[in-house]
Amino acid sequence: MNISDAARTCGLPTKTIRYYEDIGLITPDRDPNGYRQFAETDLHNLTFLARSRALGFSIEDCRALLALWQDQGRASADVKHIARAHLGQIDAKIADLTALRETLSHLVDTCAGDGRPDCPILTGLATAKSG
Amino acid sequence: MNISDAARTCGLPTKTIRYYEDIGLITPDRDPNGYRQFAETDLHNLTFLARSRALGFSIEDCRALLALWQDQGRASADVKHIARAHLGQIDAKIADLTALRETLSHLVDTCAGDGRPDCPILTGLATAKSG
DNA sequence: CTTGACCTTCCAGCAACTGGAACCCCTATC
DNA sequence: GATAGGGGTTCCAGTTGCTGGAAGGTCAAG
Repeated sequence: MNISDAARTCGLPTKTIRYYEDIGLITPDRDPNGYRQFAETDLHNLTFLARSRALGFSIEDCRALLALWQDQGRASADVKHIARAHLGQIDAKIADLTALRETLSHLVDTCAGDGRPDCPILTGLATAKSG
Repeated sequence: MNISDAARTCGLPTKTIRYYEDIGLITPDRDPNGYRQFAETDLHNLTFLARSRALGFSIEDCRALLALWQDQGRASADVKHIARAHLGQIDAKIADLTALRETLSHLVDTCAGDGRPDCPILTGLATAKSG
């Protein structure tokens, strides 16, 4: 299977697939003409990568998860450790964004949003601390 | 005031301040020896930028907000428009992260996390759709 | 006069791709 | 055999918003 069919199958752009080969996440075979040849395992790996990335794992996390996935003797604790750390990061991000959303929506609410120059948002950005 | 004092005042690293000058967000004067000389307005602008960036506005948003801030005749509606669009992006990000958190925490919950190789997280990454 | 803390510029690199140029390959059609 | 098209390949540059480091100028203190 050529790269564009592989792309269709796993849902990643061809550019991304080539990039993943570049950084050593996958190692598809080559045809005599130099074309990449994607086997079942390559497609599985790409799909795995697409899903992990969609869940926000970093490339390096994906590399580790992929290695664990391919290691039949892995301990699930290793996987859980990575996933839990990532979950913690997600929670932190959500908390950050929520706080930030509060501040910003407060500023937006207090702004008339009309033709007058008076704007609490700008005043807030220039002087406010938070909340 | 030299760059390191300016950095202390606005809370941004000196590198970032130089970068902001590079991309034209600020234009501090120069001493005869070439050192940047930060005046009150520069410090105000830097503080404004630091706060806007902390609220997650992109550099280009910050550029627009800064211009509006400096424009005494601006309409608050212009500012509100930018802020509201940004608020929308934040909401979308929070929704994304929350959905993602759900999926991942479900996977984490179903994983024993012990020494056995059996791991629902990896299975989920390889096959699951969502939720 | 040297030390050390400043300051300057420029160049490279981070994450994770993405776009584009220049070129090769393969098939089909005239 | 020429040509057109739709693949594929490589490499290089750019994205966002900085950050680190090298090489070197400046300045006050000892």
